[in-house]
Amino acid sequence: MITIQDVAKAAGVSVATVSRVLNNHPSVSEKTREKVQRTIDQLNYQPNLLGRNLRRSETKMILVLLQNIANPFYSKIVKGMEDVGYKNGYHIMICNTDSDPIKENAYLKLLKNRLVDGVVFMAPVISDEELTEISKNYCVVQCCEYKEFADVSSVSIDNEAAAYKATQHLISQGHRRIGLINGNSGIISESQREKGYKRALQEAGIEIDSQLIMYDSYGYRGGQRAAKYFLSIDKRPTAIFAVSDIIAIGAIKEIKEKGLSVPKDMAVVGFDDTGIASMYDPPLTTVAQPRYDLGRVTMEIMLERIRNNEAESKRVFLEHSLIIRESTVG
Amino acid sequence: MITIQDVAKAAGVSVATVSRVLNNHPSVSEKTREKVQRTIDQLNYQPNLLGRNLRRSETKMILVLLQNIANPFYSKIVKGMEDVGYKNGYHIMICNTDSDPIKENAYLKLLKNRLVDGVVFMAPVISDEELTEISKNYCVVQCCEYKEFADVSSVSIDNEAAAYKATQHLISQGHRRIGLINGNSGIISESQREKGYKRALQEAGIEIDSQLIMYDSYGYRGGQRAAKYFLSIDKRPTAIFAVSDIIAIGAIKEIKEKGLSVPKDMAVVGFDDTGIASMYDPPLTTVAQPRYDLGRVTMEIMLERIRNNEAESKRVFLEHSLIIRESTVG
DNA sequence: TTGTATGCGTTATCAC
DNA sequence: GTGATAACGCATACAA
Repeated sequence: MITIQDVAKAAGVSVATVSRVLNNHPSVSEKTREKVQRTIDQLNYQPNLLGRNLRRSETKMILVLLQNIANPFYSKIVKGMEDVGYKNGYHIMICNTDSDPIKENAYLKLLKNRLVDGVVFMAPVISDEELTEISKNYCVVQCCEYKEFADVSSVSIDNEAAAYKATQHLISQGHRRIGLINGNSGIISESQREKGYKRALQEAGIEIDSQLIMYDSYGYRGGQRAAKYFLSIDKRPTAIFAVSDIIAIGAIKEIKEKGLSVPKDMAVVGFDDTGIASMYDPPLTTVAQPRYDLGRVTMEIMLERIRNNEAESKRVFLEHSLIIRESTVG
Repeated sequence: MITIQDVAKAAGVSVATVSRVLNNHPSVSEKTREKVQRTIDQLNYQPNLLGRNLRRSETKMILVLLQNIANPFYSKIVKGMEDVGYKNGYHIMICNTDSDPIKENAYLKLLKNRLVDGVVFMAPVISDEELTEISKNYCVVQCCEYKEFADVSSVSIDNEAAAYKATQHLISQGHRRIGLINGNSGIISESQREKGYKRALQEAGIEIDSQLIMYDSYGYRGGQRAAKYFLSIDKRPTAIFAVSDIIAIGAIKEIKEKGLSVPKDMAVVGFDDTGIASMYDPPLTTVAQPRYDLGRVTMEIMLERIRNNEAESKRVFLEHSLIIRESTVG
């Protein structure tokens, strides 16, 4: 392996000078710079960044912790992070926690062992206190989901307002009995979206019926189960608001299988505007999150924090929008 | 920051001994081991792996280069890699090349700069020769897609056989005019699947009609465009074999919009058995790749190669299966 | 403008 | 079984 020593020797300069050339240090004469650069090219020298990392005590690497990359919701967000990172010489490392505290903890070692310069939590399972504590010593940003009582920066949409808008849309279509299919994993968006749903009903003078609120796992099956239940009860709802597109699609599938039609017999709203929403039959009305920007802004805040460790934590909320498609309007 | 020096001092031993404890070296007396471990715990010492990495000249990190993680096809594969890596103390780093040679090249710097111990190519854009060259100096494995003439290990399914089986299934349903929607990005699976499609037709005594072979980008729109074309020609096909689920779904959407029914008027087969295949209406007949295992075996071969740099390159083919759903059978 | 020398935190070789 | 010490490859303070 060719090291900076070899280059120095071959070019007839000191390693310090080679290092300066590598790092574009201004105090190198044009002549030596050229000479060194030529030698670097000739030897096809590739600096060993392990040495640099140790010396500088940084890796230009950001850890992104998410539940599971298989979730199509994440891909564009990650893309946003990656693009910003790439432009600034940072790389990102995605790790699936499977919502397992043991795995999450194992990955946090990467931070404590200095292998990454910062960590983005997309669905922290760690406690608010621990998170705050970690943030004191390391660079941490939360994205989409966040711990309400942790003093750690976060980037997300206003989930309450988004759910409010989605529910209001159903009300505006004449629906009075509206079912909610919520997740059951205890993340903050769940309670926020439920709040928004309830506020919309209340403002429209519709009584909240706990029979119409279901909790299930995020996924196709969860949607099917919930829909099956809604179709089975006495005063069945005429519309459903599901907190994810996949849940919504599971619900639609179940409704269609019962020989009913969406939206005529049952309108359905999803959440996230993942690819499948526009492709499904019928295309799904859903809340679009600015996914790329969520990732972009998260990474920007991360880099800011890395550059200025004293930066105050902040909560950033980006704009969402309701995309109306044929699953709610005839 | 607490270093191994601090621990040594506090425990009244040398750094060598602390290092031995950290690495579970056998030649440490139980007494000292305990003493050192206690000090480590007390000080909450976290070894700085940058030092270790430099010293050992390894990072226990594997780079995975893929076109775009947004493609749902990848997620389970990556999971398989991650699980095997995790068990062996390795982490993986996923980077999107967007099929851009410049980006791919930039990421390969991670390899040359020693920041990763190996690289998995999921869709190499680099030439066969360059790939072979890199593989001489670094640990490289290809997954799913591979360069035919590169002397580099690969793990994939037998795409020719899979396409043959899919086409045969359509023939067995009585179809004689079968359209193929192929990708147009020049990856090896495309030509292999086209071969399999043609072989099935030939063996059934069906003439190959170049009018029935379309090339378009992987994606919903590509499927729509191709289906629109197939529906417009004189002797329209009665079945379509698409080389990806998303293409197939785009095609189905187009067919349904024309008021036709799947599979009655047009049967459709997809490829990959991504999540959407079973969720779509109608559920999609498709070729399932053993995605988790593809990732798992790829990583196993990678670790093998890392441990024994002299290992010969090999081509591994895993079993696929045709999953028959309602998009082809009434 | 350039070179010398030191240290980043760790592991591993060699003595004892 | 343990300690002293020399690397690993690089960046940088200081000297020249």
